[in-house]
Amino acid sequence: MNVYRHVEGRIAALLETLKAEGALPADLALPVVEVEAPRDPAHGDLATNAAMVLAKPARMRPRDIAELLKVKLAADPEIAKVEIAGPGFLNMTLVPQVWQRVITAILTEGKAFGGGTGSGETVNIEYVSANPTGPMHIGHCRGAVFGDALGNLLDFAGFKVTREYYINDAGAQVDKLGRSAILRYREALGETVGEIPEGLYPGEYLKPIGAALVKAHGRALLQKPEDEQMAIGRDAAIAALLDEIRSDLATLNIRHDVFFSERSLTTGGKDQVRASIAALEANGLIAKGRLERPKDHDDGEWEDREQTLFKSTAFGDDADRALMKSDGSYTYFAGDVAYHFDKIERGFDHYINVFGADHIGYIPRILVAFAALAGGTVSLKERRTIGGKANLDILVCQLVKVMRAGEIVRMSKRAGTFVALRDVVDEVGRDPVRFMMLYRKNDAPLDFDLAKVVEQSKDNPVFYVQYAHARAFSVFGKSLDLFPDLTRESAAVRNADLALLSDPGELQLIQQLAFFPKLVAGAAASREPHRLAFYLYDLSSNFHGQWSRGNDSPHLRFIRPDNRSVTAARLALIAATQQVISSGLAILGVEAPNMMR
RNA sequence: GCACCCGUAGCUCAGCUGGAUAGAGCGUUGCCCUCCGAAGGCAAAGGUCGCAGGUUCGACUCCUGCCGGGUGCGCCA
Repeated sequence: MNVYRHVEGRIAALLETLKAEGALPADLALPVVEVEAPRDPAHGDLATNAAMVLAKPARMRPRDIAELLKVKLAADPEIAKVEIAGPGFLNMTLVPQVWQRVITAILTEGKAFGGGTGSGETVNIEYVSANPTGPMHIGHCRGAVFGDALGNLLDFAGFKVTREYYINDAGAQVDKLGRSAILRYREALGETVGEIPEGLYPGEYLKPIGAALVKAHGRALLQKPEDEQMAIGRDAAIAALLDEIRSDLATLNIRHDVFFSERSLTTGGKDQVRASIAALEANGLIAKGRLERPKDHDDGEWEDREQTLFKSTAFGDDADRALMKSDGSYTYFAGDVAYHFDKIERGFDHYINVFGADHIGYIPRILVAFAALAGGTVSLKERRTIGGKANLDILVCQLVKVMRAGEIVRMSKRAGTFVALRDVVDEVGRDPVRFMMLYRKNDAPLDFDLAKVVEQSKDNPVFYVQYAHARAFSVFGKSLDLFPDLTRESAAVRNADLALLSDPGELQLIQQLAFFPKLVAGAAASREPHRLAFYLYDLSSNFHGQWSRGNDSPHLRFIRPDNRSVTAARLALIAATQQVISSGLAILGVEAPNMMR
């Protein structure tokens, strides 16, 4: 039940009628007509810009088209009033029954209300993908929550969602991790290792891994060649750290369907890197060439030589990108190209990558590689590929500035002062972390104040929304004293006479509930879960407001001891409100409690 | 140097893909509990939407150029 789509459909049908009758040009291509709730309630329930957007293609004056449409709309039994306003808006007031049907729909459809019909299109969303070289810290948190909520949102909107985590378990960094683990292993055997050398991982979290290696192998590893030691240490460390990352994510209720190993690209008898390079070569996108020395490149590793390049400039990238290092091994980028090649082979309709702001410079080459492999074009501006077998969107989460009571918490990996994700969740709780991470546009920077998010009222929208849900629940508890049969699921509530909901505050609440499906569709299409968080805040505000009007004016109270039928109707409204809050919070991954602690 | 993001009320930010008189929270000022949960509500004050052009019926929104702030740049991962 989507009132907006319903009315849009009516208007589209009426425009076809007008074409058939010759009032509009028969060959007129109908543009997208919007129906929306006007800001000013005096402008009716809904407004459409149909006459204005049609004016140009029809080569008619907006007011003339509006006049034609007004006559047709006025004849619609569901529309009580139509007015032409401003440059050509059509302001409509619907008969109350249309709005009342929304309540019925919410109570009937339950948690399915507002969801997509299910086109069955598949979407692969990759997020977190933190290197398995240490525990999760707060910097990973935003992308993790955002990706998870976006997955929920797309799922709710009707997509078939696969959530994926790319494990960087190949390359020099994890080799260093392996060497670091072996140091801890020797330490656990009683050696004095002293200061951890520059370039290795000094974190305490590798000590248990060293100890576990002792338990598994005793002193036997010391007899093996260094490379073999390193490999064993590396594999043990990756496995242990990945477990830790999974459990860190679990504290935030975040899960992935697929953990994709970088190393698996080139093991098990296949070489996706070679295959992807071959695919690019077939399109003439591989060349030998030299790269300019980058600005500010100060270390001594630079070597000017001819090498294998991906011609990403052909799609608008700043420079061509190297695929092989001077030692003959693949670059990180080559692996990532292969990973996307593999993804495309798995055949999804849409792909989404969630990136941290520290990787924005990497975005163009990924888009370009994807477009080259999927056969599309690139819009660097929109950070997406267009056309081809499938399209990729890259979404960016800006940095989180961690604060405590207004003071910036400085983080440094070297000094070991980074804030562990698990500590934050332990300190402030899962719900506030999730909600606050989503209570901001993803590509705007976010201040996260550890002191403020635990406050139970001020500056803390999550409690405000949860309180609305709990309050709705408590009304039902109270009403049972007076009307024991008016339970949430009862037919008496479900079939209440909704015509009794006539107070302006109640009607506003209903109209806002009716907006939920449109909001979900818009948020999903634009990949913006934060819209949901703001909507829920707004809805809660309306609900709290209606409650308080009952404090001042007893006849507006939800429970009317003297009037059973009005009480039943209002309970239906409350049940619907509670349902939408609950559905919305579920998408955000935040609990909808029946009682505040 | 180049790319991207941000610039909206004193502060922190929304603004539903171009709609009508630009909104909310905090802060400030003044109100509302013998009453369904005051963890709440109502009201007032507060604006050259960074600046200048352009596109059109119409711009906070799209385009161009400036000015400020942030992030990034590799044969690293």
